[in-house]
Amino acid sequence: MTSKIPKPSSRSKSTAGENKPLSRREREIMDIVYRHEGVGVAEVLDELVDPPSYSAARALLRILEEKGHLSHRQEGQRYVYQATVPRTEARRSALSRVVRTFFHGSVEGTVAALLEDDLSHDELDRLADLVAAARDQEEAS
Amino acid sequence: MTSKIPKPSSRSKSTAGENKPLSRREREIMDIVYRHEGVGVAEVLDELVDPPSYSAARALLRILEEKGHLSHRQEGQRYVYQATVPRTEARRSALSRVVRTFFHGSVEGTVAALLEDDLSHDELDRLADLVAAARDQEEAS
DNA sequence: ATTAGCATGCTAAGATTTTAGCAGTACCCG
DNA sequence: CGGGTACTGCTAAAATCTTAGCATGCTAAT
Repeated sequence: MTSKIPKPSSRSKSTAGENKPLSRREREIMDIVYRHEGVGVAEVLDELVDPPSYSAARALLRILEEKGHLSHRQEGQRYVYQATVPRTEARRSALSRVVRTFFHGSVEGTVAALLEDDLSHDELDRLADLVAAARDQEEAS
Repeated sequence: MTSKIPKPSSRSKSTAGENKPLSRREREIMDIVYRHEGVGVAEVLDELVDPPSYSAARALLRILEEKGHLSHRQEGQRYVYQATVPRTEARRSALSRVVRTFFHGSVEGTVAALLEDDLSHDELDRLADLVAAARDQEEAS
């Protein structure tokens, strides 16, 4: 048996979108990044639950960048990090996960759950419009 | 400076709902558990991406139970695990997280994103009904 | 009754993740 | 000018998370 099992190394390099499961802290940070548009170390530290040291937070950000999930630009003196996967795409993916996991893939059920919140009259009106618009679009196709 | 900072220990014990951040694998498993209603080791192993050994999967389940996220009942010969936090509650919490993280807390925006999927005419009809019903309810209050 | 199949308990090592600390550089204020 | 403050780079140790392996018990089929 000369087979040597190549050992895929599983660490190709920074393509972000790939199948890189994030660790606990990493996910916490990505959430914060998506909540704001771009963040500095301070913001992250501020919003992290049970925040670690400044150094630790910075290390995580650096790692996330190495993995390709974040990119930074130097703004004045400090680094401002931003997600590489556009918000819109991340959204879709996150929503789809919830729909699949908790609602058996039913968009209808998901919306129903969303409607359990107390919404203002205006909001409900706009929602009605949205649905109507979607219906027209479907009709057209 | 005699202040002694009690150090909350942050590790009370198995109350599940508490602030226990799950690890990567733990979350993957919880997702599977919520997707099905109750699961055995086999199902988990089946759906886990890049599945580990049988033993590993079992170990994770046991840990999740110790932490209070799962409970098991013996069904015939095998264990069937189930989430301790009811589906409905977990849903709400997951949805709320997405809404907050990706939609600045706007339910409206979230629904809009959901409507980007291709929905059948019937589904859209039912959605319209749901919104109408919610509107009536709001009116009544 | 004996064997094969499957499921669980438990323990310990292997990998990753998470954190802190030290060092160096630019900037602002008195 | 200093002196203090705010950042980043890098490294190594601590803490967690993951995984595998071995022992044991129950069930059903031969």
